[in-house]
Amino acid sequence: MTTWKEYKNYIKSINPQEKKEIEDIEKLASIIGEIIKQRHNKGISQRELAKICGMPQSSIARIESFETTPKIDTLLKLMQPLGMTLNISYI
Amino acid sequence: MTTWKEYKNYIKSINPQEKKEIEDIEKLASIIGEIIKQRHNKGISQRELAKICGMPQSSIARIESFETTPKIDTLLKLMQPLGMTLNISYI
DNA sequence: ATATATGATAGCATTTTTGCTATCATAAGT
DNA sequence: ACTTATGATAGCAAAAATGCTATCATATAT
Repeated sequence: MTTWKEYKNYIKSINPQEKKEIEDIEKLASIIGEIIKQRHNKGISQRELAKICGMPQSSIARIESFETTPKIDTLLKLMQPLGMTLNISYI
Repeated sequence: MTTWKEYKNYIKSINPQEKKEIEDIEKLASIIGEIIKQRHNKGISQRELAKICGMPQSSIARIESFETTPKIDTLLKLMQPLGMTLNISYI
């Protein structure tokens, strides 16, 4: 039986392209995760945030549950009321 | 005659919602702008970057010319080979 | 003049996100 | 028991991004 962690490390070791894709997925997951955390910290429900952003609650639910991959403008629209934004950094 | 700058400030002053949207647009523009600048710094053509990312050159051209608003994963895929990434910051 | 590289653009099909509305299960409070 | 709030989910239409291919204008080099 191979664990997920072992599999991930295996992929990383043999496939640079897949490695980059995994990094992108992890980055996206961390961004979405921070949005969820910040929304909880502020005690805002999906419905409330949806109203503020002018978008349906279902859209937020889909994004937070990783059902869809949002466009960059949608992401910024979500982050704005939570006091968050995105910045570029160089590796 | 009203200049664009005057109009923008006017909108900002009277419409908080529009103000946020403008901030999002400016943020997106700065991100895309940095991508273009970094690509030029590295002396990489759209075709070369496209090949690295595994996407057509036309897609990159559309994004860099603000013809389309990319999904967050597409953006990260573009930034990765340029040594860039996105980070969250709090206002 | 010719060849090459580049970014912009076009047309089309496919995939995906988004908006809209409604519903469901669950939990919490009264 | 009953209401209320919440997040998840479903179905559908509309909008938008993406992939693919090809072409064009321009600039640059030979």
